[in-house]
Amino acid sequence: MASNAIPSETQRAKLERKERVILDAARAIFVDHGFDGARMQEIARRAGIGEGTVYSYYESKAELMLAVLQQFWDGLTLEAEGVMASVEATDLFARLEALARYHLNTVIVNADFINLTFALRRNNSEVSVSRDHLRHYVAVFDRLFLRGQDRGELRADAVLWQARDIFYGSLEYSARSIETTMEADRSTREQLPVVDEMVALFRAHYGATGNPVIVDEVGLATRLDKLAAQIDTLSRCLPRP
Amino acid sequence: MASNAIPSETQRAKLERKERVILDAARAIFVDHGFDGARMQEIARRAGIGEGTVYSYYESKAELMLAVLQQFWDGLTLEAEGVMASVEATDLFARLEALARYHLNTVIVNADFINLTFALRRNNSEVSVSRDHLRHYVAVFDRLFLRGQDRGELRADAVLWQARDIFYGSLEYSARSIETTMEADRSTREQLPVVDEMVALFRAHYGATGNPVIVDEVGLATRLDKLAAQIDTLSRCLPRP
DNA sequence: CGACAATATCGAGTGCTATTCAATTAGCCT
DNA sequence: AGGCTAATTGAATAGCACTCGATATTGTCG
Repeated sequence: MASNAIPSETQRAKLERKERVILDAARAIFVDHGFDGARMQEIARRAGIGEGTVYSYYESKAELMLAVLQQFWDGLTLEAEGVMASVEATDLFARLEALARYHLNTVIVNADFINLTFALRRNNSEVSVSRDHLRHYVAVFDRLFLRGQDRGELRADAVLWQARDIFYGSLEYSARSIETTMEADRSTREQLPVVDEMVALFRAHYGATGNPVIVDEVGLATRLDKLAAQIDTLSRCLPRP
Repeated sequence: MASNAIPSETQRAKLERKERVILDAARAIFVDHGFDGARMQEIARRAGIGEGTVYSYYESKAELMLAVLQQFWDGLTLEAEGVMASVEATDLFARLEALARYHLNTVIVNADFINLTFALRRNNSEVSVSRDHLRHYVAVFDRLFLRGQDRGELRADAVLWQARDIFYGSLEYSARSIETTMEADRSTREQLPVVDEMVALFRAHYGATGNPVIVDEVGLATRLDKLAAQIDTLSRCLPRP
């Protein structure tokens, strides 16, 4: 694969370009036909190269698929970090909500890839690599959670990996439910409640108990009603301006 | 497959017995070698029949695998129901804990089968059947949850499928974490905290508080602040009574 | 520029398996 | 027994990932 002699820069660039071409072709074919349904011949044809050439870039079909998945998850990681960066709110739960919303939407939109990722879980040897990329992806959550603990917004005795499993496990299952129950218009309709639920759950279970955050909803509602009535009364007493 | 003429009872029994023999052999081979690694020849040999005969009982390798999985999940369903029946406590959360403990342990012990189940998610056509059996399995949780709502132990406005996804999604991810982080002694050591966490979470988030309706606290607080400001303004405009 | 070396590409072959099917056997009824 | 149907078999088929010797391309040095 890699030559002993150092190839010129243009040469290396050419190889990398071809690598990308193969990867793109593979990506398209895998998404269209799944792992087993994809034929190496078709991938090669789509990439515009011979079948054997593919094997001088990737050892096997499984490894090719793995490369596709790595590219995919790396992209997701960048996007997730971007989402976190773009949320100006410093409130932990607002950021958690943004992450949950992004993740849920991503999992639904890219269901093909998610399924492919888990389909590869058959071959033991290559799973580990894929798992590294998952780890990298979920690190976004980890950072958020740890910072929340540092700031005292979250219970200090909460266990990170358990919270992480709850977060991503629930969202993945929810995504599947949403997919199957509502085929069409899965873009925004029924997702919001799921995310709200998740955030509320984290607030209720992981939120620091001693926190100044409002807890008594009924009290709030009562106060709200009283205020509304007050305003009503006041408004009527006002002279026309 | 099924004959038009009604075979004698012994004949039917014989066929069913052979079906079971094939299923058992397939189960063993699939667990040992995974889906791709399993060879139909070996399954046939283990069942003590010719290779072609398998195909007069099951259309294809995938369908054979599916039958194995169905048998597996049906067994789990029975076991889960047994667990529920054996818990004498009527307390909802005690029963929930028993179910969680059973499920987590099962998922860890039978990780092979769980992975095989999801590995089949490649072939679209056959997924549905598998999904029915999953539905049947999770119905145990559904009944528990609905009864909890009926009795007022759980919030009435909780959405069943969301709670279900949180329950099983979290447990599956936790199981995977437990598997990978602690190879040995995954029997009892680190499982308990996960289950406790899950039950505590359900208690905190889904347990009926005294109030009938839960509202979005942040939204309420915002409205409250706005109203207060409004009142302030209005008050200043008012003539002294 | 031309020849040689190194490297990249190709696609027809190889090997491995799921699946089929024509031939054979076993079961059952009169 | 003999004939009929259904079950069984395993050798043949077919499809696909992967290999490998032949060929083309690129790079280098005189």
